[in-house]
Amino acid sequence: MKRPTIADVARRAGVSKGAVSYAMNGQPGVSEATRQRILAIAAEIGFSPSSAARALSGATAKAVGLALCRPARILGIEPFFMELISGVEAELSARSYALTLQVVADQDAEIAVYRRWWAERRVDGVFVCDLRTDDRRVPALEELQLPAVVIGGPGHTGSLASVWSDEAAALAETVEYLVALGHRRIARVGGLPALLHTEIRSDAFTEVCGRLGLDESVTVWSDYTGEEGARATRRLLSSPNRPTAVIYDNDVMAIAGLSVAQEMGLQVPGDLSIVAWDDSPLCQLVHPPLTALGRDIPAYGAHAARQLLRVIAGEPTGELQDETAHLTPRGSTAPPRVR
Amino acid sequence: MKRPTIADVARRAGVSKGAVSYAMNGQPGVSEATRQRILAIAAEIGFSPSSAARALSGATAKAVGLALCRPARILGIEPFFMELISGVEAELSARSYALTLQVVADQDAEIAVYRRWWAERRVDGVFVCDLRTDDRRVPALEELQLPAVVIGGPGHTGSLASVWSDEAAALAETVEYLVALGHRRIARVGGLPALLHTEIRSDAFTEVCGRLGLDESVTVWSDYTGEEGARATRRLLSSPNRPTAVIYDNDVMAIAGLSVAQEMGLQVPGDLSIVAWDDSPLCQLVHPPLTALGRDIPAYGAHAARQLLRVIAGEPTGELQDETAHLTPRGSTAPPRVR
DNA sequence: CCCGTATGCTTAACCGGGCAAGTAATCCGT
DNA sequence: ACGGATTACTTGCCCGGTTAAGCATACGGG
Repeated sequence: MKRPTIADVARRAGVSKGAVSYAMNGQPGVSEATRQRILAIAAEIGFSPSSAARALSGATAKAVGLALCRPARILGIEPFFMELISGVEAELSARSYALTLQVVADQDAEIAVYRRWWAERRVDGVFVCDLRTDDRRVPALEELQLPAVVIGGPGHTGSLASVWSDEAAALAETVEYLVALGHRRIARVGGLPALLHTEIRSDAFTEVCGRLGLDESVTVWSDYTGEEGARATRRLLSSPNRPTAVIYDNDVMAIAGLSVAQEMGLQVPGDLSIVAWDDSPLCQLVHPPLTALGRDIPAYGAHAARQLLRVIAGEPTGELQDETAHLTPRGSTAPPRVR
Repeated sequence: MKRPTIADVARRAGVSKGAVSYAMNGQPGVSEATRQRILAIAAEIGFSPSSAARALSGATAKAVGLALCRPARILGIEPFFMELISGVEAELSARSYALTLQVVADQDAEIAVYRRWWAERRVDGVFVCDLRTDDRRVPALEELQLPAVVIGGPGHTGSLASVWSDEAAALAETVEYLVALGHRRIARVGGLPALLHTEIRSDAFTEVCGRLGLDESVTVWSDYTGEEGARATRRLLSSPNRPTAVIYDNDVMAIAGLSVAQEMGLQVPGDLSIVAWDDSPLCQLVHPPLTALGRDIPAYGAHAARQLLRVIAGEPTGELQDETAHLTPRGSTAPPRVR
């Protein structure tokens, strides 16, 4: 069966397609009676205006893009992105915007995708994830004048709008909590050092450890995978003066770390306390359940989507601060056993 | 800066836009010299043809859709979908197709989305996930004549093309392996009973248990979440004649089950063997690492994408059988300790 | 009664490409 | 030298909407 066009509706209603257009878009120019008749016919034959034709005549594409720059294995294992996407999606579909997704290999490929999407008028705006300290995507997007919202920050976003969460505060809260429990040797297994949020957390860690006089604190970097998290943990726990608490930059590494600790015969939390960043349901599946820093990721995505639609509409926007992650203490943290 | 159109390229090249169109699409009608000049100018001013305009003049939208019908929490925790998406995406972007994603609440919403996408000419085809035994989406898509590929089966796909994996064989292999280890009381924690693949696995489980004379086998149903997996496990392990081995329909439930077993003081694998379906990296993070049924999910997605592009191209297609999941024995399975 | 204006619709141009048909110039064989 | 074929373009219409401008008809006020 042929998909109906505006002309089909017009013919059956005995009016011009201009009248149908006015009726469908709630614009003045047709009488209420005619409008109802047209809408009824449109519904009857299952007509919705072609998005392509709409996009062509000056209107917007009613679609936004999201490019993800992580290998499949990591994307799958990290609940963060899927939760973010579903939050973004909820907000977008409520305003009948579509989400176009692309997985890219690196920053250059990502910039090329943005350039193509914009030139092809496929999207009205894009999200930028995994902000780096000196991110080439920011100037590229500014040059293209492609509406964009950076998911991350604060700062380093140029003139682009952004949504961010105060990771420094969350980290400080965590360290203070561990210190209050009595820990003095606290280690951190960080994520990819090139990412801005890793740097922010690292700086915050250095700052708060300095402030609290913890001179044995140490950070090792990893890549969010379980393998690397396990390796980093083995290294930390094999050192002569091993830490009594470890903060992991994601939950996958924390679970791997827990596993390593148990395999090395250490009691968690007796010999080692563990805190995970990102409180996905995974944290409650393991034994003991992990103390974690969590926040509402779907809501974060929804805020980013709302922000992007605002940018697209030309409304003034800036940096929007989202909820700060809060610590949920569970069984993986306790005062250190005296040795 | 205004985004360049074909007319801008034509003007700067001193030719008509028809000539530019021929040059850009590799069609005969322009000399090689002119083609090169036009391509150079197009590249210089950053021109790519508007997808909307292309879609309008009879061509395809160069986009396909994927609607996911699961709540955010489950989508995030299940590595399956993200891996599937990245595989789909890899194949699509290689052929410069875009992927449009939408999260929906239920089957009716999903059908409405398909209907709208198709009427709006937003997509050239769609993927159908989580096939049910009597799926209303199949007749709806057939009626719309919207190109579609069902990810799942075999059977129950009407006239739609599909990609499937032999879950019955994988399940049989697993049960036979456990029986070879000496297990006689094997339980299964299944996924949502409304899903076709759950039914297929259940039937296969009943069949193979009957064939091998395991009359104490039992299946309980769950919903893929850790909470439900834990609850199901507690129920199983509290029964007077508790099983010595449990097969879980996904890895999240298996991990939750492992945790419950340990919490109840049972040794894994000594007192209880555990097998997980879906071998994500999570399985290797826990202690002991989980024996799991795995296969290459990104490749599965890529095959589905290739199949969909074939349907869109009007080529004959049918049911494509993908790799069967294979068992990777790890530390969570062993002969049952004699009681 | 006539003119100004509001209402309700139609007409036609336009968005940015694709493509069939038309045309001018060149080539080729005889 | 001439007719036919080929090459290398141009012209113009089409896709399916939006929207400014045009045009009847009705209404209301002086």
